[in-house]
Amino acid sequence: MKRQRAAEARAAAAPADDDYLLEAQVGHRLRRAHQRASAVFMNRFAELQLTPTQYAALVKIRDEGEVSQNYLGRLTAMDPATMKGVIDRLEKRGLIASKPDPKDRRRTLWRLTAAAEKLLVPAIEAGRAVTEETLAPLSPEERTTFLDLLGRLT
Amino acid sequence: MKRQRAAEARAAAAPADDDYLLEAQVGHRLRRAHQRASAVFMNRFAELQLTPTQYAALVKIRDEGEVSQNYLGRLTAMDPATMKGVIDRLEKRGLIASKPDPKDRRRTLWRLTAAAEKLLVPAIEAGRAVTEETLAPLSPEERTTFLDLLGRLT
DNA sequence: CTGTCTTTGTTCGTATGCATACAAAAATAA
DNA sequence: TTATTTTTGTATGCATACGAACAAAGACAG
Repeated sequence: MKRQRAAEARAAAAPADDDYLLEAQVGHRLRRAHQRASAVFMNRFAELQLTPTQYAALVKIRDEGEVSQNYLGRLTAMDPATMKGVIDRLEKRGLIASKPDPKDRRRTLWRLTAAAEKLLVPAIEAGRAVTEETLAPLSPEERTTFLDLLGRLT
Repeated sequence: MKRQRAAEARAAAAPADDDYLLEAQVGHRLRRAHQRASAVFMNRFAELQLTPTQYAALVKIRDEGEVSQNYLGRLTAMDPATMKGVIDRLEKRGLIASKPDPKDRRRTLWRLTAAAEKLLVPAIEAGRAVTEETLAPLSPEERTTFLDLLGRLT
């Protein structure tokens, strides 16, 4: 019935709440698109047993060589509290190892292990497939446009 | 140093892993954009004390009148397990109330309380502000394009 | 050089988000 | 009608995600 009577009752008010559709809100659409992208990721990474954040951390450590925990969090857009959990699980799996920073006693420097270097070869291949599959509904031109606009929302 | 030597060592391989940038992946960008949209939401809804999913549930119940838990989950794109937590917290706050479905003994029908109807007036206003602020970096034409492409990724 | 501010990392609490497993009820097929 | 399948809701476990509070160490202003 969609609240027909209520709609008529406050037809004079502006803006009316009846033209407010959850499905039209950018936050809701971002949440759903992110959900779908995560689902695609988890499918493609099921064998490798990596989550999106774990994968992001590994890729960034690979790029940087040795990084502190907080800095890695900034590189991957993760809260320090979130980063700690990701680091703990990666270390427990033997994918990263640490040493104290000789120049700053607060810091711990993290690096990839040989196991992680090996894992990253099929992982990055899977990563490319995730991006491809996630963007599949869009044409090449649309993908470029979308990624540009999406990047500007950050 | 960005792994210069490693890059040269496998320059023949295709595709090389060195052109793989985390920041260029759609999943990563979606995660960041969703993070920012959530932050904007939490700021605007700080006084109302509503999370994005709680708000989505309330708006959808308002649209539908009376809904079962599972159906509400489908309307708001929430897992049954996730939906349960959201429902529990909304009920504890007295924003929703339930009654058994007379036609299906498995179901519980949920509706808004008077407190929720009252809360939704400023809440929807805040919701509009969230969408506006989140899309602020884009021009009107770009917003239309972006929302269209984003909607097609679901 | 000393007091203040900032950075780094940790811990706790709350809230998604989903896989998995399960029981009760309903719908459907045989 | 009976047997099978599906739907609904619940419960548990793991993994983000972030606010808040905190201690240790470093940076910096006076």
